[in-house]
Amino acid sequence: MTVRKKAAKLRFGLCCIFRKEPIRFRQVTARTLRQLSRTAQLARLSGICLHNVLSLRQALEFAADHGIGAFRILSPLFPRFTHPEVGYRLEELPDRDIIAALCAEVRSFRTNHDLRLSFHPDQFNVLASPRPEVVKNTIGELCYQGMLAELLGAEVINLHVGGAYGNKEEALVRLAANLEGLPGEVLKRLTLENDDHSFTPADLLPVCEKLSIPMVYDVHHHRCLPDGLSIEEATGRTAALWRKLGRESYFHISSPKNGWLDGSPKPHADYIDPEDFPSGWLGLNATIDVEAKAKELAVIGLRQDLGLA
DNA sequence: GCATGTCAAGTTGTG
DNA sequence: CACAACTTGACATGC
Repeated sequence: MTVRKKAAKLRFGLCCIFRKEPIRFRQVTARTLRQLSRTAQLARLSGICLHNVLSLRQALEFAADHGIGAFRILSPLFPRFTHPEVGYRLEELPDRDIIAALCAEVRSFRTNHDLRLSFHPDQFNVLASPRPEVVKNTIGELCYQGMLAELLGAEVINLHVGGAYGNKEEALVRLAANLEGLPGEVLKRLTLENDDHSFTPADLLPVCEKLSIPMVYDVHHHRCLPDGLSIEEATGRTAALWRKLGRESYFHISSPKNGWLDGSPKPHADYIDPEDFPSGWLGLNATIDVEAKAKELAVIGLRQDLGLA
């Protein structure tokens, strides 16, 4: 009997939309919806949700055909779902049955092609906020994404901590307390990501390790906001935590639009400079979301540049 | 058609 | 103190 070390397998993820491929997601604003009767609102929303689930299916087919192993689903897949005035439930949409059937198709496609799906709630979602209203709205949005994740077979809902309010430790205590209010379908998918202005890997890893919440390690944010941990250390602790929880690690990569020396490095470039790809990541079993403006072209380009295509 | 301002939501840092 | 940035474009309006 031969014992072989399991080969490292990196998968690369596309974020939300396409640059060149004609796959588009539709939107509608609350302002527009407000001008319509409730019936007309639901008809409009139903058509858009249907369109977007069809586009999602196309997106996953494209990914499977092009060696892209993960896809981040845009938050407004069902636009304005949790809006206080024009929000709605799936059951209210005229096309609910076909939408649900298409979601089930996406879910089996994801399984059959071993694609990893994630969500990344917007910046207004702040579980650490001292304002109850903000936390309440955040939980509402997370429940919506949890529902979609169940329907579509998504594994990760990746959140930023958001505000520090001058005291990061207290903010993290509030965040931990507010986790209690989350339903299981959200909590089991929740991850925390280091950002580029407040919360570093050194801030988050102890909390994540204690609460058994995996951390998504964004190396670009870490380079913009260093904390004394090396990239290798942050990578190692992130990977160890995911491994302990029996799951595949998750990382983010981007390159600075204007280089590392000219102005702020925070804005994202069209493509990933392979020099920015941590060499230590090449030996991992992990998912790497590529945050680059050229979208699918950047994912495909990076795999080629690394000799993995 | 095409150009332009707007879009629910929070927080931080910059000019 | 106003405003851009953040995962970002797409929509709605007016010419």
